[in-house]
Amino acid sequence: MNFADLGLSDELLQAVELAGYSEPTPIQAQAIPSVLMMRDLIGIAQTGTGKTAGFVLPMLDILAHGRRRALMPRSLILEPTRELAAQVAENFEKYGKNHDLKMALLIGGVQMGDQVKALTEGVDVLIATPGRLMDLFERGKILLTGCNLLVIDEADRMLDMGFIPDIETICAKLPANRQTLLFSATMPPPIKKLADKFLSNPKLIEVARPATTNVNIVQHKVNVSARKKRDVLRHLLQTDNVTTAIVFANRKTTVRDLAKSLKRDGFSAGEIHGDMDQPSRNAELQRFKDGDINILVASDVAARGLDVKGVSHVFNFDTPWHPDDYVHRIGRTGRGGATGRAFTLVAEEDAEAIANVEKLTGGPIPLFEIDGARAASSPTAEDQPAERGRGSRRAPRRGAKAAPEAPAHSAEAEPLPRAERPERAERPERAERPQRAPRRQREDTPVAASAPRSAPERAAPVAAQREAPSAPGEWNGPVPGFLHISALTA
DNA sequence: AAAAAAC
Repeated sequence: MNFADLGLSDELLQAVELAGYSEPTPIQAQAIPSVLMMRDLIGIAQTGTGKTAGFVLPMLDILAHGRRRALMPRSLILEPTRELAAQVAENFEKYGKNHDLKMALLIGGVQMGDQVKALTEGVDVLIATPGRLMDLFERGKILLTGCNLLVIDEADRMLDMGFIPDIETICAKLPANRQTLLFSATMPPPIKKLADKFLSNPKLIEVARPATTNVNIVQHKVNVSARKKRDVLRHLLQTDNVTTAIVFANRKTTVRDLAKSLKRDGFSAGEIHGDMDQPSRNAELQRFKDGDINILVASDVAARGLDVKGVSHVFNFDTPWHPDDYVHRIGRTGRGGATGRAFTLVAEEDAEAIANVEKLTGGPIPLFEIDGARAASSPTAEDQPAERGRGSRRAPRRGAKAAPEAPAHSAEAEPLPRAERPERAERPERAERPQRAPRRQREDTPVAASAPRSAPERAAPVAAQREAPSAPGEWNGPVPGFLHISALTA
């Protein structure tokens, strides 16, 4: 199966090929022909399955016919967060380079001037967050009567964020005779109701069961006292072959403090949360995407849908209160068929949350034991990682040097109960693993044909990156990575 | 308990 079999135009196929993709993902293969046939669609899909290109590509060909009119956008895509909206806009630009289509991105936090100007001149595609769209609508800057293609993306997130009344209001302003596509990772009753009300005879596509996690993500939890979380995080960042990581925390204040602390310790870290102004949010995200920083500390603004290539690790500094968010957070890694690793730091205060997560994901998350982390109730100065104070704080050691092998914790010694045993016996020793130059795999929505582009040299700590498969679904088996169990007490 | 989204 390739893109040419799906009924897309030649100019679109050319743009797709130019972007480096040859083979559609399952959701693209199923969605694109139906969308081209103007059918309504419900797509139940995890992020990272290529769902964005699943609607962007056919939309471009549909919109290629017909012409735009002032104030009357021809299509509308609703996104829950500004970052997601911007990301979809990037997709339109990338794949629409051979089309003469105009797009407007309507999000808050930025000046209205350019948005109003674009609307006045006429656009084919409107990509919007609900707040700014409603605002501009009430100011009389938009007429939705000519908008006969609607995409509601991340519907379950819209629900969580209380956007459903806005969505209903917006839907009511669109012509009844339109095509509607709805995407959601889960189908809670209110979303089902919304679909029943606003879609007609939709084709249902489901590529991943809701509330299950990607098999390409190896998950662990680490028991730790609240005051040792930073030490354990630093330790894992230095010892688990981390190339690019997102660290999630539950509170914006935690995000801020943690990012500051990591930077002070010489990590190449940035932050993103909703208290930052939009230009700063954009800048931090761009630095992360460009590889100028390799650790992004984030609130749940970045939990869903955010598509950054080659994220090797997700760390939950706190366990999310809402178990669904766990699935979304760890879904930032293991994307497009690559393998990823997710660690959740569990303190007493996280106990209830992690129980809920495990109930949702259907079983206990394997415990990853770090000596010293559990004994943290009596922390002393010796509990610090050995290299602290010895080396430069500005340039932490690479993982390979972070901590010595602890013989007492070799795979053979003190076997743990089966359920709690980290999978490490089959992992090769670190010394045997080649140090590879850091790089970032391009794995955007469609499938990367080959040839990952190189990213700029990353700041420390950067260790070898795991090999990612060249095509989606082509999983290379268990993560060929390496779990370095060593003592925090050196 | 938090976060997100309009001004």
